[in-house]
Amino acid sequence: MATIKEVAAHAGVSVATVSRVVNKNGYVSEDLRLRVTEAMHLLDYKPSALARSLRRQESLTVGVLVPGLNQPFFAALVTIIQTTLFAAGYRIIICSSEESSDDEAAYVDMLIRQRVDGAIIAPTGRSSEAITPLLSKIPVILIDRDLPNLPVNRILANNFQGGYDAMEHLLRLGHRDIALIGAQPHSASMDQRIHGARRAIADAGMAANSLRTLISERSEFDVGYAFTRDLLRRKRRPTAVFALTDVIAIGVLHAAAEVGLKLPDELSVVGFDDIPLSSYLIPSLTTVAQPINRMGEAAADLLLSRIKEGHPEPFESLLLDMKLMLRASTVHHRRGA
Amino acid sequence: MATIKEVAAHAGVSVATVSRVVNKNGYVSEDLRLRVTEAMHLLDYKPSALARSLRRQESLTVGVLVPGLNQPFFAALVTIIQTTLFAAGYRIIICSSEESSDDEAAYVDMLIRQRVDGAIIAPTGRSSEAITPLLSKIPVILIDRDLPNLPVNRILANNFQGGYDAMEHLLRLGHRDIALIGAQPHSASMDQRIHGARRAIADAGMAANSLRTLISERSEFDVGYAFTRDLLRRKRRPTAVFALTDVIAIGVLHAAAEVGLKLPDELSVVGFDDIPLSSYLIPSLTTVAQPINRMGEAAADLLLSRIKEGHPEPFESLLLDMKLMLRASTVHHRRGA
DNA sequence: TAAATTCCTGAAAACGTTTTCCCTTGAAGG
DNA sequence: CCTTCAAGGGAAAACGTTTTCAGGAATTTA
Repeated sequence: MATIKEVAAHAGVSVATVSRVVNKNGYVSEDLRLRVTEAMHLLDYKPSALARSLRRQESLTVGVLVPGLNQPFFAALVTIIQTTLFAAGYRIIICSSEESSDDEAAYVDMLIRQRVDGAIIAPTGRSSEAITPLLSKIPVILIDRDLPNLPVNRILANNFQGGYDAMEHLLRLGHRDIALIGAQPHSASMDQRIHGARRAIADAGMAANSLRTLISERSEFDVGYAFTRDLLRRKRRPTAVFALTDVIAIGVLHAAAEVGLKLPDELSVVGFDDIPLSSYLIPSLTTVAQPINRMGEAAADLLLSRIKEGHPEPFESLLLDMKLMLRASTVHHRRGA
Repeated sequence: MATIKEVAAHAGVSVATVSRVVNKNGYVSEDLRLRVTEAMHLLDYKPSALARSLRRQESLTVGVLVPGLNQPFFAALVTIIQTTLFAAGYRIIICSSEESSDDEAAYVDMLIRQRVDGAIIAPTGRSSEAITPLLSKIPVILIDRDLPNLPVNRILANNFQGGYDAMEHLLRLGHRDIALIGAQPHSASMDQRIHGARRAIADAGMAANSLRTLISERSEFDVGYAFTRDLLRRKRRPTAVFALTDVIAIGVLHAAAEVGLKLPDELSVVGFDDIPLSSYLIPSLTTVAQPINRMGEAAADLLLSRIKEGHPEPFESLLLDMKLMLRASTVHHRRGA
């Protein structure tokens, strides 16, 4: 691969001049500029980002650390973050910890060695241990999942409000016996959703035990199905289910369909996340939409501004509203909706 | 951030010695080794991957270029690739072109400047133009989507066989009027699936026009629903649908449910991909499974071996079998299956 | 015309590593 | 006792850029 020296030699100028042409700064005569660009094309010269980063002491790279690329929510989030940052001249190194704190720590270490200029992190687990090494070195944005009491920037969605709205919706429809189903990983976000739901129950003047809370230790895929099948066998069936994620809700729908329940009349279901598929389910799923695009863009923008200013502070927190999407799993809907 | 010089000064040795300790090569006495490691811990020294890559002329980084992280298939593929390569000491830069050839070209250029040691690419579109600049410089693995007549390594799934098996399955069930539904992006893989399906028709001794082929210019999300609703209104309805992707199939299920069709008796549906959700749909979806894990691992392994050997050749192609997953959308299944 | 700017260019230092080369020391072999 | 050799360690070059510094030429200003 051609280096700046070869280009300089080929054009009969110094490397400094080539550098000036490449970066469009400093003075260089039209004559030489032409000779240099010609040589660059001829040799197919591509400046080494490595060398440039080393000298400039900035890598134009940011780390994005998520608990699982397989989760549609994070896939969407990463996509928007990547698009936004690439447009601003940054590349991203994506790390998927697969909900393992050990892997998370390993990735953090790698990002430090890689000298990334900043990081956007949706942490796994409840401890900040794995990511603290980063905090003192570069700007960090916590996204989607909070870690309390940490001096750091945050972009969060209002899970409390989302949980509240979902539950309030069910209560307004007249449901008085509701099951709440959750699974692993049981993050702070999940806690918030549950708290919101409980608050809605309390605000409606109902007893706390009118909400049955079922949290599994297993991962979300099977849980909705298993719990619901179980619930539907009892003498006292709940009339509605609030699933803490859409994937769980899909399992709920499955179990309900299996015993021939008519939705939303015999059972109403609310999910959480609004993954792309939820409007295509049968019946389409009422769910709480995360403002994914706004979260991703806000995180990217906030990180960029912190990088420009040279350091993390002042810390900023953004709490974005969730939006309840009414669909056929709780209300009768228009044809084709 | 502490540099190797500061560590050396702190330990009272030369930088060469520190380097030897870090990389565990060369001779260094137990005494000094101790002093050095102590200094490293004290200063929280993390070697700069930038400087190291520059000097070693290898970045230990590979580029992964996919047409869309949002597509569950690619999210899963990237996850396994990332895990495999990270374990081998490599980091990956992920690029999601969102099916735009221009973005793809921009990412390729970035990867070159970044001096990645290799790349794994699922190209968008039918032209190899965007990625050719890479081919002459570093080892490249084409994955999932083929570009014919290119001197390059390939890891592909047998889309022809998958299409054949899906269609053969429907024919065995007695279907004689079948619709095939496809959407954008219409890659070579899609062509292969269609060819496979047609071959199955021919092998069964049936006329080519017993298969109605509908390919939309729009993207997959709405297509299954729209086409199916249309099909079901005609006097002569197909008795089965072969959807070229699971996401399309979900739309088909939706449309069928809307008019109250009983599956699989009144309509049978086969999808393609076996995304995680397909077994949780209602009814669960018969589909052709891509060997995602094997593809990802094979791509990573092949790339690593080409990198070690210093250059792309000899080119290798691996064609992996697809597997038909029988579920409730075509056959009556066991309870809970 | 002298002085001050502005324009243009090159030499060389710097970024943080790895690695080659060379020098010392101590021990083993003759 | 001299020679070899292995172990241990430092100085300095190299990787490919950017940027500072210095200086010359051309142009403007006084």
